[in-house]
Amino acid sequence: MPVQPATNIFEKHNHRRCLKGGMDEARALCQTQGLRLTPVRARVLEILLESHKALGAYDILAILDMDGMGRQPPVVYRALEFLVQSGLVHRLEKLNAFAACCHQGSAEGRGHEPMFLICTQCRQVAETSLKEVEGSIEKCAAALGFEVQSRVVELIGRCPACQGGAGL
Amino acid sequence: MPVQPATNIFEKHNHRRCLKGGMDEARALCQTQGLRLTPVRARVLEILLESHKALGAYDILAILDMDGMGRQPPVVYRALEFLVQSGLVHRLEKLNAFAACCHQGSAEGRGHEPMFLICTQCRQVAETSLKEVEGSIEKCAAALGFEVQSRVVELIGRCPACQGGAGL
DNA sequence: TCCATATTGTTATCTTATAACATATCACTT
DNA sequence: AAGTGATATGTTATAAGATAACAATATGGA
Ligand SMILES: [Zn+2]
Ligand SMILES: [Zn+2]
Ligand SMILES: [Zn+2]
Ligand SMILES: [Zn+2]
Repeated sequence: MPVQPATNIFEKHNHRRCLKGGMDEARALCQTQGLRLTPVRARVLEILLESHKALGAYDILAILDMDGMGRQPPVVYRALEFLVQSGLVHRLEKLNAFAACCHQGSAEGRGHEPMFLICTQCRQVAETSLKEVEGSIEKCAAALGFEVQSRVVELIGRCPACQGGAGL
Repeated sequence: MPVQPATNIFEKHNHRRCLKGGMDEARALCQTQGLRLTPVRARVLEILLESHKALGAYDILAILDMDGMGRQPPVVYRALEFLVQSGLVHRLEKLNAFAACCHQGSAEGRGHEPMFLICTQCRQVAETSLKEVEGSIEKCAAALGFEVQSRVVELIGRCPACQGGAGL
């Protein structure tokens, strides 16, 4: 599994590699884990991989509908549940939206704890690791006797490209 | 403004002080800021201060209704908007719920950046400062050229009291 | 008192998400 | 190849969370 250098998605980059790499990784993961990347699931992942923008479930559903792949909410929510559980997609709590994981072949692999940087203007989402922050977080929790099961860390602001303009 | 020692709300404590202190602080804040703590707003804050549990907007609305203070969603959402904006209440993104700020007279004062520890079992929410974590977070953002406007940091897990049982 | 502003009341609607159950598909055994 | 249990999808209905829009009222200063 080739370890790619971490891409800063806010910079110009070969996005076709994000898309292809993401799909390849997903197929490989499902292969090894005995999971089924069915047509709807694959298409939802593909839709999310087509940009680094957060999409709402109903945005995705509208596209599925155009593709003739279903128009009822459970279709998209079930696919998203599968993708989130297998770590291929992340849910953004602040936006009630979803974005494809873009840690392809990262050393950390799936199941990492991500931190998100969410641009309020263009809805692009960058994903970085919580590794560096995790230590101090854990210390706070320990001080209160709290047992951490999962973490939500989302930074809201403006990406480099959106900083020039009028501002939100 | 008396600086109280930070309370660990997961430990047994004199909760009446949380309630009274919270209301007193709110009145003082509104006084100095020229804000109006109207009956509905005060009641919503009081409802939230009565426990350290996160409450959904409709939970609060049901109580307001019993009090004869309104039964339409905008009533509670408008009060919550006011309270969140003035820093008296925080919104928990992971839960789509709200909890009173319990940093009464803290050195940091209002407008601090909070981090939350949310018990999935009893829905109690402890609030600590993001201060210690903020540095490393900011560094990640700077590395990507991202301009941070606000932060969502929520730790999901189990409080000390809920750790004994069967587990969620 | 009169006015501008802020707040509340009310109706309707929108967005996000899930429950429940019928049908179809898959993977595996016989 | 046919049977079988588990998994996945189709479909209807509804729950849960949030806001738009406008009318009515209260507040506080000129
Ligand atoms: Zn890309
Ligand atoms: Zn942007
Ligand atoms: Zn208390
Ligand atoms: Zn608890």
